Amino acid sequence: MSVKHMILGILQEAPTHGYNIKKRLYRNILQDFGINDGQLYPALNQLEKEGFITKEVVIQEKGPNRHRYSITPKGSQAFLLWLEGDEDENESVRYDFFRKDRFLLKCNFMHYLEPGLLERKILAQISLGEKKLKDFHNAHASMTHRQVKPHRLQILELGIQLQEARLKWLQGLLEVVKREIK
Amino acid sequence: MSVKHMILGILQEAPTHGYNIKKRLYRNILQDFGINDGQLYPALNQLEKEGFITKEVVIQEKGPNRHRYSITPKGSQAFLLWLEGDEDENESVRYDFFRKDRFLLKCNFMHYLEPGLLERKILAQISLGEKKLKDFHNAHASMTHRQVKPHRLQILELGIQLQEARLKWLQGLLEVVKREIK
DNA sequence: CCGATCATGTAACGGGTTACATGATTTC
DNA sequence: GAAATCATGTAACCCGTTACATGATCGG
Repeated sequence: MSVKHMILGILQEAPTHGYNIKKRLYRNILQDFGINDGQLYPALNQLEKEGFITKEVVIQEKGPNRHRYSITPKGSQAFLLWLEGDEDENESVRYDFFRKDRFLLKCNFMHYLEPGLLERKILAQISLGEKKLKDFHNAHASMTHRQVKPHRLQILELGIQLQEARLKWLQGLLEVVKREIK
Repeated sequence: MSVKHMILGILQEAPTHGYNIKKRLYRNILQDFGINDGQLYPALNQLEKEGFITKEVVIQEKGPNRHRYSITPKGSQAFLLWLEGDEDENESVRYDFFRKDRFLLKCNFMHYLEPGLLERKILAQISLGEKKLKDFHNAHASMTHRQVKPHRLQILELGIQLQEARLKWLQGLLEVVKREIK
């Protein structure tokens, strides 16, 4: 499971509580990185049960209690073993770029769409893509400013490049469709 | 569910049986596009139950029976409604490029890896990526040869461009890591 | 005769999402 | 007084994967 490893990785850096994992640590990469409650809290409880992390309840005068989790040596070891191992590194070979992109799946059948509608759909995709790209650039600026580890920046840069490639492709597609309309 | 719509889209073009959907129609895009049995056959049965497709058992003298499915007007309508609608087109906004790429997830923690090991990992990713790119090019050639609809080719071209962008990024990462080793 | 291919299916599992539930505090 | 934020959690569902099961035919 990737979520568990991500949690261990975060706790490897410093102990913290669930809500913080969710909101603080990743909010600047994307507004919400998106570890959802339904997974986060059960995962924390299970990691504790398995002895990978320990819980300490922090009572606050203001607001609800926090459950502060710390990684154990056992958890740390498991995390490093996962990181060093091959797990999850070659499985993306056959499962593809376009199964993950629902719009692309639809594109397989674009010849059934009336050209005007198709054009509008592509334009909508372009504007979504541009919005996302802007988000990425904002995140990049903010991370640069906060002096985040350079390799985290680098990951974001790949995101930007992939997004740019997709946008360029959409623009090309738009041209083709426009030519068909005329 | 995307698989159901893909099946409807395929049957919209011509009636066929399950095994053919699995092997023929997509084998050239990737060796296996990867609709798996556990999903394909139940989906076909359910689509039939819902009245979107009809089954006709074709008895073969040689080999097992085939279940030949055809799309019904109701199914056709549902397919076109899905295609024309907004469903599945804006959901990729927040769920991200790097949650889908397990290697990138690991990269978040690359500073915990000994540089030599990291270098080997990146090299492995590059060689996997190059292999995949070659597959794509082969598929492209074969599709050109078979005169597949040009927009299907275009989808594959995006795949190639995304793969190239990822490879270029990996190469850049490799350079950074190499510099650190020296 | 062995393994691959054709052809259809079921069962169990795993991982992720949504929605729901609670309750306090802060902000408008 | 309402809405947002902090903080934790559960239950139900959906989608997808793997593994298993069956049995026939064809090529080496």
